[in-house]
Amino acid sequence: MTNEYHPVALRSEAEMETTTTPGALVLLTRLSRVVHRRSTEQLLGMRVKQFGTLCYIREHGALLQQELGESLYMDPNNLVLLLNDLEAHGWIERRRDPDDRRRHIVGVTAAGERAIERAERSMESIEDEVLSGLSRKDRDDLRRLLSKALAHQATAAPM
Amino acid sequence: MTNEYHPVALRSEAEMETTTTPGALVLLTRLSRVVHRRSTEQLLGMRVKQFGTLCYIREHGALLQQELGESLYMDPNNLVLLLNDLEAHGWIERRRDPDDRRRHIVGVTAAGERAIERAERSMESIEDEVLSGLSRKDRDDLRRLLSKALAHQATAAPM
DNA sequence: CAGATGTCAGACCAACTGATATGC
DNA sequence: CGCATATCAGTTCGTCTGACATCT
Repeated sequence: MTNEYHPVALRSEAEMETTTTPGALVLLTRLSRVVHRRSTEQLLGMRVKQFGTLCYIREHGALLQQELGESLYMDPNNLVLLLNDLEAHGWIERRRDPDDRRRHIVGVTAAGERAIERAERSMESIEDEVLSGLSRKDRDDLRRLLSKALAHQATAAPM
Repeated sequence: MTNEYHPVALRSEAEMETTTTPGALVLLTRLSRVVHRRSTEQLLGMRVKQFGTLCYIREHGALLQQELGESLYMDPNNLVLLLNDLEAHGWIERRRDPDDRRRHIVGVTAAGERAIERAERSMESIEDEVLSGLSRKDRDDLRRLLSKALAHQATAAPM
């Protein structure tokens, strides 16, 4: 924790010419923050996290609670609370797995589908704002790249 | 909150064929979570949020605390605590703005630069893992697209 | 004085830790 | 019995709200 003083600790404007551009991950988290700020509960009708979870369940159909936690990088403890909430809203349903009655199979209900669709419309308009600097093709490329990165994550991520 | 029961509330595997792909923003937040999970304080030598903030200050040179808050979509209250912490580590420095002595000019110190560089190396290896599914060109494209989106944000975001 | 900037203390919310219940 | 799955209670962390000090 050596904080030796430096007469020109703060760099001048001129030095800024050679500005270091941040890595992709820094930009990613930065933009993600923008999204979180804009996606208010009032707009979506639910929390961003809830929306993300619902989307994932819908994407992959009914799935085990355990798989869900691993895929969304959420620890099981936390997931339970989230699912409790979603279930209380009637958006998901938990059923016992007949093959192994310790497990729960989670699926989106009809009401959940409708809630997702409503939230999706708001999400689209937020996307229009957040990605306003990107062309139609740029946005497609972005989605493709993110999707590709996430697909590899699923195989390479031991948690 | 109508949670009418539905005999086939959970969709079958067959129906999953027509899976709806999630929007770019959902993928973005999902991948962002992966990054947060992997970027432990132990690896970086600091919190992700601290790193992101330091990077931003370095990118833009010495800047006003207020500008910083707006750019990073952080509320001023929260920013103060974060900056206190960074200053306690000797990574940044706050100076009174001579033109308006209410304001603080924030800049990265020499020690801060070194801390950033150390963290950056860890960040790169995390990037290698998180973006392992992307080619060199893909990663460049991704960074370019994120950067472009953020640049427009700065102009179009009234907060 | 009013308005702007930054600071801090207390409330609030989201996430993690550990202990428990149930079924394999 | 040991292991896996899910659940909950308590703690901890990060963020937000409101009050305050300083300066223009």
